[in-house]
Amino acid sequence: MGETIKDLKRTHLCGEVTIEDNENKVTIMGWVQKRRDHGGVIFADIRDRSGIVQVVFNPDSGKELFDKADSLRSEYVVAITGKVEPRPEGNVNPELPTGEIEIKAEELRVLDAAETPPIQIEDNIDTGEDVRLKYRYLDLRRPKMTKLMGLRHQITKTTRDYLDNNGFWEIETPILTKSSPEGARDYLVPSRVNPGQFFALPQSPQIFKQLLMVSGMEKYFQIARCFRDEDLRANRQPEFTQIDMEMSFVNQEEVMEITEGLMKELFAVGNIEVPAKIKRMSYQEAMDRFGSDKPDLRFAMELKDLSEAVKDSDFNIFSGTVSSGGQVKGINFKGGADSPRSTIDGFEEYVKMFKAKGLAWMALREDELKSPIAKFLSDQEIEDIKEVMDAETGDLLLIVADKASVVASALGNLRLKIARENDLIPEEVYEFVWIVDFPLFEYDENEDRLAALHHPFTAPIDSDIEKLDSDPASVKSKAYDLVLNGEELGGGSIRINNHKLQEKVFSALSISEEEQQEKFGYLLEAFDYGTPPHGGIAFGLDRLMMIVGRTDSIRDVIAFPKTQKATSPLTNAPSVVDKKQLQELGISIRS
RNA sequence: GGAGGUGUAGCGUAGCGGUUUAACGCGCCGGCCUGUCAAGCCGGAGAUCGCGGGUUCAAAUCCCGUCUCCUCCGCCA
Repeated sequence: MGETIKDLKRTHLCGEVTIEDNENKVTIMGWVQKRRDHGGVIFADIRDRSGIVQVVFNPDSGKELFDKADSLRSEYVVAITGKVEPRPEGNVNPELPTGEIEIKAEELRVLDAAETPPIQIEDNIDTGEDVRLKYRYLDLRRPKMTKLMGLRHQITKTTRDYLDNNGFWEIETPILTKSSPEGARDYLVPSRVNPGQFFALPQSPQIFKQLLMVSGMEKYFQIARCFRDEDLRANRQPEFTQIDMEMSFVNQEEVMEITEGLMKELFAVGNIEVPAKIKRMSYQEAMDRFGSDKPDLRFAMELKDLSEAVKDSDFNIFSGTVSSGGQVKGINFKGGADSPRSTIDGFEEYVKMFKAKGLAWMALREDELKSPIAKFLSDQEIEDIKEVMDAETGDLLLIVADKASVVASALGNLRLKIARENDLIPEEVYEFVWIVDFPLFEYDENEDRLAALHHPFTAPIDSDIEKLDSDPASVKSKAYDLVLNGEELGGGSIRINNHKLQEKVFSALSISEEEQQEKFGYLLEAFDYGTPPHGGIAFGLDRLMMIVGRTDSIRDVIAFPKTQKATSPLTNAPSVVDKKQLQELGISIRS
């Protein structure tokens, strides 16, 4: 049993005791980071979330106190009262903010003893993530993690302050809501009161925020938890947080403007400067030049179109692809001509993951042109390829021939892989870009129908509305994504605010009238009662945090994240439940 | 659903058929030490080598299966 605080009052945080407090009596409370016993003198580093301060125990302050200090171990929780003194000549520690002083202990209370922790509480540990997650409460004690949690608080606070200053109201929307077709798999929650029926956890508050616009709230935001039952990635968790906003009586420009102001303040928290006016790029240009709708603009290696140069080639794979409506494009890995064959084979394996059938290459070496395809190409064709690709001696040209979507994802991803592996991406460079002029729909091969590229509530641009029937695939939308360094920070759109138009879009998505009524009837009906033009945007707070916090794992910015199998090693969730619980819900498990 | 990687004291690694009684660093425990802050010196405890099966005279080491964690593809309006 530990001692109690009783009348003790914490006067200082560990990291905030300075030479200003010299000669003062202070009381700190925290964890024992480290005890250094020199026989005649004992040092103890005491840590709280603000930092570390050194406490000194001398024999002259009494045997009882000294013996107690001797019994301290790592992670004991203590309260210490003592006098702040400057450290003796030559013993200042410039590494610590509190390194000029130390606290000469007069009283020590052990508030709680501790077992030796399974992971060490310090920044640079190599401990596996499984162990860290199981003992997450210890992992979060590490200063690096503590700082990230503090940073996350700063970001959400800054968001609230900025949006409040701009007239937004924070409004909560339901967590228990209705399952919707379109989109990710829903997490379902059975209803005991309504056996056989289920709520769904929201994939986003999309429809509710639109209803709030119908409700006349005009400017809404929420730091909203969202749930998607899909497989995880380094930057994807099944529950994540969006900064979700919606405004009435605005156009695209106004949403983007208010957003840029928010970004400026949020990134300032991480000492990252956002340009006053973020540049814009059309979806088509992004796909053409970078093979991605979230281009990383920190380095070049752009995709170059070789279709014209090879359309009449004897090399059938190239000319045939062009004549059947596909593309031949390439990227230039500058200085990569001497890459070993195994590396190039690795590139080919990699593009095959993105459905490319192969990877053609030309290595422009000092003495020769090394390429398995050169013999099929005329000298003129080779020259044209080199010219289009701005190639010179020492370069490695990597070429994919396929339909446009495959070429884009194969080369777009290869571009990123090569850049990462060869350190072509500069550190601490932040390239923001708005991607605009998205198509409203994209073709879904699996389902053989059009699917919403953004979501089904996105408005088409005014001049394309008449093409919804005749040529839906060519319709552009009022959608916009904010991209930073190849990461989609957030996306939004101006929404449809009209019953008829919304029905038309649903129909283009092959959502039957019955399904429209059943799934979205309440939204369509709401539109009939006077709906303001509205639009908004949502940001992935966790991904934003990864950038501001300079970490590669989304798990580092979430206090209690899930593993890749969507489980929690800490709580052991998910778990089987009592038969009785299932019975109440009218659910039986098929085994 | 698929591909790849991973698993050896509390933590991180080495060992990759027999000279090993499984080694090293950190941590832990004990002793010495009055100025350390990656303290130092001396001593010590701690591992059925993820799990199951197989091959072999002999398996941490080879083979098969399985599980965990990580990265990626599919999926993520």
